[in-house]
Amino acid sequence: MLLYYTVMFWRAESHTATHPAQVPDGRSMKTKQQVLSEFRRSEIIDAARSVFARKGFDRGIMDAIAKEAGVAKGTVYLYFRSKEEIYRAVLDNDMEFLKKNTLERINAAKTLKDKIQAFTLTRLENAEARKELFRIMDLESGGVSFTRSQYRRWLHEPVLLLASAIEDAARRGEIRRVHSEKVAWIIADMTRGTIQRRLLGQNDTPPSEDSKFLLKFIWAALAV
Amino acid sequence: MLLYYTVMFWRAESHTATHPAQVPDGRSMKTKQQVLSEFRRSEIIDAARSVFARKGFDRGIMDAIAKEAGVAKGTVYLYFRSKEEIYRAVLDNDMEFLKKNTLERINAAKTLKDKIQAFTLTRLENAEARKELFRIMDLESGGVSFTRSQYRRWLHEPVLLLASAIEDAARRGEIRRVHSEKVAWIIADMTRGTIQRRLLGQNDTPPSEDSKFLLKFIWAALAV
DNA sequence: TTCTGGACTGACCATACAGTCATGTTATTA
DNA sequence: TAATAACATGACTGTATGGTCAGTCCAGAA
Repeated sequence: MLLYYTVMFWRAESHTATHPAQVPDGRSMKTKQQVLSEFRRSEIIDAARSVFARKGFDRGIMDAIAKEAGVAKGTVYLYFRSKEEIYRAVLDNDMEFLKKNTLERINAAKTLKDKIQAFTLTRLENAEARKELFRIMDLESGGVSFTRSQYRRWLHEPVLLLASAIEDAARRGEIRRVHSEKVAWIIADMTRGTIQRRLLGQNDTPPSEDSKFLLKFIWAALAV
Repeated sequence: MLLYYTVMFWRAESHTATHPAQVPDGRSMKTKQQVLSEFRRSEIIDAARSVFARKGFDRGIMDAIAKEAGVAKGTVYLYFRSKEEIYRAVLDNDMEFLKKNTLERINAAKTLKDKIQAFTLTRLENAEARKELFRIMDLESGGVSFTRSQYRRWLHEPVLLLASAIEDAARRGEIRRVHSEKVAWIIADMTRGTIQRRLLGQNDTPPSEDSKFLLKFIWAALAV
C-alpha cells in the first residue's frame, strides 16, 4: 500500500530522475529507486526481526524471512549479502536506537535518582514497545559469534554514563561511597532480569511500577 | 586409563557376573557392563558439555562430541537416542546438582544475611568451578525450545527459598518490609550478571569478593 | 583353539538450508 | 508499440550434519 502511494508521489514530483535531485534546502533528494529500495529493505528487516525473535539466528530460516516479507528468497539477496548481514542490520538499527534513547533520557534527567529511573524506565518501556528485539537479545545473547562483544558494547555506554552520575553524586555526598561502575552494572542486571520476567508474561503491571520498585530498592541501597 | 583399572577391579571382584550381584549391605552391585556403560556415558556427557559450551546447541556437532569423547559417532547413539537427549542429560546432571547445592547451603545458613551470602556465593563458586555449564546457560538460555521453562524451574526453587527467608526476616522486623519474591529475583539477577561478567574475564578477584560486594549492597537496601 | 554375543565403527543416507542464477515480469524510454 | 533496463522469482545446487546400519573386533565361554 505505502509502496504505491510513494511511487506515485515520486512520479509526480521528479518524473524519472536517475540521479539524486536537489531540493531547495540543498539536501539530496531520494530517487524513486532509492525509495523502493529502502521500502523493501525495511520490510525485510521487519520480517527478519520477527523471525529471529521467534527462532533465533540458526533456526531463523531465510525462506521464512522472505515469506514473511512477502518477497521471493532471491529478492532478499538483492538487498543483503547474507543471513548474517540481515541479522547485523536488525541489531544495528534497533540497538543503536535503544542506546541513544537511553543516553538521551539519562542526560535529560537532573538528579541521580531521576537518572537511575531514566535508565530502568527507558529499558522497560522499550522492551514493552519492542518485544521482538528484546526476545532476540534474550535468546541469542552471545550465541552468534559476533554478537557477544557487540551486545556488551551497546550496554556499555549507558552503564558508564550511569556510573559517572553515581560517582558524582557520591562525591557530592548525596549517596554513600560505592564502587560506582559495579553498582551501575548491577542496576543493569536487575533491569534486564525484570524485563525477562515481563517477557515471560509473569507480570502485567505497567513498566513504571517495576521501575518504581527497582528505584526504591536501589535508592535504599545507596542512602548515606 | 580409568577404564582399565575399573575393569580389572571388577574382574578380580566378581569374575564374570552378568546379573547384578549383592554386596553385604544389600544394595545391588554393578556389573562390569554397567561400569563400562556408565564410564562411556559420562565421557560422552563431558565431551558434550565442553562442545556445547563452546558452540551452543545448534552448532555443537555430533561428530565433534564423538571425537572429543574418543568414540565413533555410532557409539554415541548407543548411549543416547538423540542430540537433544545428550543436551538434556548434561543439564539434568549439572543443574540438578547446582540447585541442590544452592538449597543446601541456604538451609545450612542461620541468619538471613548468611542465607543471601550462601545464595550468591554458591552460584559464584560453582560458576568458577564449572565454567562450561555456566557458559552453556549464558549462551543458550532459552534458545533450545525445551530449556526456557526448564532453566526457570532450576532457579525457581532456590529463589523461592530465599524469598521465604526474606519474608520471615521482614516479619521478625530484622529488615524493612519488602515484596520478598521480587527482591529474591533481583538478587538472582545481580548474581547472574556478576557471573557473566566474570566469565567474560573482566574480573580476576575471588568469588568471595564479588559475593561480599553484592551482600553489602543488598543488605543496605534491606536495612530497616 | 574356536565360537559367540554384544560393543564399537565409520561410510553412508536423507534432509534441511544458505545462497545462486536462468528465466520471467514490469516499468520506462524512444 | 517495441526495445531496453531493472527488478523479482523460485527451482536448483552444494554443503553440512543428524542419524543409521552392515560389518568388524574382541572378551569370555567351552
